[in-house]
Amino acid sequence: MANSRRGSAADKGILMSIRTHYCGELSAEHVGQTVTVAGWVDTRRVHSEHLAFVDVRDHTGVVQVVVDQKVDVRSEYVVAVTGLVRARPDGMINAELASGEIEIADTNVQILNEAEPPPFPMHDRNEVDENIRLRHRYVDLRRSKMQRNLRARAKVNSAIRGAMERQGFCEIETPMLIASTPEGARDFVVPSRLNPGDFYALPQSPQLFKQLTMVGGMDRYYQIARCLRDEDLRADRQFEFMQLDAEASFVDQEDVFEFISEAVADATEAVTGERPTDIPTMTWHEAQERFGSDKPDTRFGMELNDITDLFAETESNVFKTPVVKGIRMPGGADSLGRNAIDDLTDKAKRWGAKGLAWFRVRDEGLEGALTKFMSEAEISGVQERLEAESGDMVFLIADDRRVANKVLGLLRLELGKPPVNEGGFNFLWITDFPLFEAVVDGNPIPAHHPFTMPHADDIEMLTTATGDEWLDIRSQAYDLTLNGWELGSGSIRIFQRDVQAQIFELLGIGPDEQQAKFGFLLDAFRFGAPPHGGFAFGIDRLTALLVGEENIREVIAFPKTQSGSDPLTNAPSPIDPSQLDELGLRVVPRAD
RNA sequence: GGUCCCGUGGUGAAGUCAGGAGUUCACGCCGCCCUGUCAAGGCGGAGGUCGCGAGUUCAAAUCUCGUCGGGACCGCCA
Repeated sequence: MANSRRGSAADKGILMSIRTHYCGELSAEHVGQTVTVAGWVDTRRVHSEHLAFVDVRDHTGVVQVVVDQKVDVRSEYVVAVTGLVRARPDGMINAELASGEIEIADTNVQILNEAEPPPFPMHDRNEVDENIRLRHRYVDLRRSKMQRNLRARAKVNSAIRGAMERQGFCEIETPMLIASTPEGARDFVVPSRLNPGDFYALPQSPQLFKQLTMVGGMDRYYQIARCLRDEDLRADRQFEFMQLDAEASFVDQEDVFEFISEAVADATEAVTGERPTDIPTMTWHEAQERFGSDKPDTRFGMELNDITDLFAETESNVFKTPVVKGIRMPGGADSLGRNAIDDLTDKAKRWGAKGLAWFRVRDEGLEGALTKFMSEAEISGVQERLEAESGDMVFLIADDRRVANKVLGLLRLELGKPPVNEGGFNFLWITDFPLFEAVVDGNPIPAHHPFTMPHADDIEMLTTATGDEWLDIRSQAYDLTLNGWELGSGSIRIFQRDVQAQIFELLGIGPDEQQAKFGFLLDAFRFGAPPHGGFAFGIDRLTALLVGEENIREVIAFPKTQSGSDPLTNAPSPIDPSQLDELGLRVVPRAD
């Protein structure tokens, strides 16, 4: 076989050489062996026709090749080099290089393909405009960071598969062309040729299908699933993204935590070499009170303190509010100037606060515009309760509880959030999410999908709650967070028809609407649905954090820009009028 | 739908606030020299519609307006 392959290549005038080793694996133990490596020309150090050093690079690393004849190789030429591995002469060892103790000499260099100079440097000594990187993504992928990131991603996928298989999960593929449901995010839509005027939707997630597999007796389902949502893009959001999607029958919340924790622990270990220990849990309520967020970044302190009671008798109108909370920024008194504080005040207002109370902590006590409206007891109380020391900065928000938590939570991140690659990997389960996120005209609005099981202790409240009491009803919904990022969410699902009917009624979803939106799932539930629950987490986000990237585009081979285009393929693009005809579509001219 | 930042030879930056000849730096590219470099070195050279279009001005990379592209964020993402 090898002979015939050589023969056919030679027929085309190309001398094919079969690689014997990867560049990065060669070391002192190969000295004396004749080897062939193949790859791209990295840096060259050409002295003359009589001596040149060429670094040949493949995905494993680079190796120095000594060329003692005239060979015209340039950046990114594709070469195969055969030669003798020898120890470098004394004093010529490069400790920076894995293969730095050796070099390949007495070489025969075959140019397999020439290459134009790369559109940007292959080294990573400076940032390259992302648009240019994406336009030439095939070149960008050759760079060490993208090699590392994509290979880390492959490890994550592999580790997840291993963990799920080991735990008895069955991989099931669900369709990409499905019926549109008006819930949730905006659908991507695909016109039907056989039924002109009708459309498929691309799945936002396999949610309903995975529940059907539970009714179908599959017991434990998983899928590394592509999900599509036509919403605006962000650093942590692409149109298409990958999730580990899982669902299991006859399980409770703790079971779900266990098998998902196993998957993320395996994935983390595969990439970083360190396995996270037991993942702690925190209730949604505690996360809001301590961190002002449902995805708290627990890598740093600056927690929120409730000091409402200090102002029970206050004379100051600013603090005559349902809640007063504060955070302390260590050393902030000296690092934050007046402009920075004004900037923070603007932000606090944009986030919904009426204002931002701030105090510099000095040896003499608190300094700030509001101190003249505060009593001695209030001033000293703030300092004591926030454990503020000289040199610190203290910020207070006086408002209702929701606003105070939200604004201080965002302020805390603004002032203290560490870089993405610092502080280790702090996974955290957030439990007991509220079942409803708001009350509009006296009617509760669901926080998740309508199949989320209410908390067992709160089911009675479903019949008694009024007004804002709806917001106190907890659900068996939970999130997994990592260093302040939401990785994913899940819930125990409602499987009893009476509870489901009750929820639909509360949500004001009548029988017709139920049938239109979820008909097939409700039908399925009539035929014996087991208790079940599940989870899904984003693989792009997990991988990005594990490799220390703050942008998921860095762990996606061919991502879209923020405006949803692909500089490499120029998607999206118009289609041929005949295609429109076939689909029964007509494009409405843009109104300008 | 909105707020903010960016756009200068192939790449990265400085120049823009305070208008005065396409000026500068590093890398890369091309040529010559060079037998131990490793981000090789020396000498020489080429390469530009300062994203695009209007406007202001004697004069615009620089100021104004618009527009295109990229990025961060708000809205949105059950």
